[in-house]
Amino acid sequence: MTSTRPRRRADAERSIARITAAARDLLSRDPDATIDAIAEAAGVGRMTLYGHFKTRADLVEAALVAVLEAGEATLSAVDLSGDARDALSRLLASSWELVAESAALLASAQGVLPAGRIRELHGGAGDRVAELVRRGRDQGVFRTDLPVDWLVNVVQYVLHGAAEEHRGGRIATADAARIVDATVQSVLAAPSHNPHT
Amino acid sequence: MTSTRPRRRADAERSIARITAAARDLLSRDPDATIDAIAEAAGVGRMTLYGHFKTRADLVEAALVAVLEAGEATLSAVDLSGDARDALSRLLASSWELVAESAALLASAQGVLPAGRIRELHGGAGDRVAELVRRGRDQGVFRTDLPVDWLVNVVQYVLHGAAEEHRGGRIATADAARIVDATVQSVLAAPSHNPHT
DNA sequence: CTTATCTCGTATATTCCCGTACGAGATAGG
DNA sequence: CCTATCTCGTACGGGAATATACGAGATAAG
Repeated sequence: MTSTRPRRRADAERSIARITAAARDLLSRDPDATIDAIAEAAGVGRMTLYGHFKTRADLVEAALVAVLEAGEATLSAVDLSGDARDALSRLLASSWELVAESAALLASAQGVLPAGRIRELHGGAGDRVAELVRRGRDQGVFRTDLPVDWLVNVVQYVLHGAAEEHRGGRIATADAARIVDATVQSVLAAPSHNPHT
Repeated sequence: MTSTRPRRRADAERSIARITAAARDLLSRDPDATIDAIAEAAGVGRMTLYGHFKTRADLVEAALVAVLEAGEATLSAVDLSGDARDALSRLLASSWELVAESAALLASAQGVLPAGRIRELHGGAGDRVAELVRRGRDQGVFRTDLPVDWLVNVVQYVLHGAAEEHRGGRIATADAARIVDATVQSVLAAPSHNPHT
């Protein structure tokens, strides 16, 4: 992203930033949000938006890229060393809202962007969580009786569900982190004994 | 003003059954499935469909009612007595796909049907699962550190996710039941010790 | 200041889907 | 066999959303 854009004015840059922010915000809640609505939320005219994003798919992709980059930044800022359970707690605490949002946006993009493109963009995010899960297995603190991919997906689903419940006001912001952590830890934990069967 | 009895012919009955089945199938996967697509999947013409369901909301409601009735039938056929963990296993084994489908269809109906109508239809289904969770708590085998409503929702989310993974061919039919059971049991189980923190 | 760039309104074309109207042909059921 | 019922095609109108065309005015950058 360095250097020679022949000519892009500062206000244009600002408009683009506001549009992608609004797109992230609205598309996370309603996958079918109107371009009009996004433009209005961004505080720009519809035609301005079209000036920067030729088609709806372009806009969705831009929003997805933005949120995934933010997610990557957050993930890489978290200390993932030490006990995998503690690392997981730190990861969830600092990023559960963001990850949940990215999941919603991902679902938004599902039918608008080609599947290959999505997987390409999403690539790194899930891999990092998978890596953490694998490390926890090697430490003997995470379960080995279920596939890693499935466990990673369950984490996603729990986060998504928590975000939805939170938006609906059915769980408070203060409790959310604790609830998410307790739930996810239970799913990943290695069975301490043989509790049943 | 021809006041004729609503006497229905056998072939009409058959068409209706095929339409609702197709609606269940398509709407569970894509909430925005078109009426054309549903008619085509049902093997009937679009106008035939309109002959039985005047509006889209009618069709969605019919599909929702059908799947909820099937769910109710399945739930009441399962023996929910004895150890709550075993009861939960029996419930999941015999109905996890159905419950997942009902959840997906419920999401479809969100925004098409008035909220009151949905709650009215959905009434019993979730309550029974919640009741089972409460019973497990009283038995001391299910956790008490998280809200019942949250736990019920997590079960829904896990089932939904499993159905999606299964459709995408990422988990095999044979493994699905085991994976779902193991995951859900972990979430609901009362912590055997204080494993961490 | 000058210019290229950006903003943004109006108008219009297009596409998609819903729902209705009309009517001809097929079929169940007495 | 006769009739009410059902099937289903074509066609039309309404509405919503996407996307393009044209152009006038505002503004950042050199």
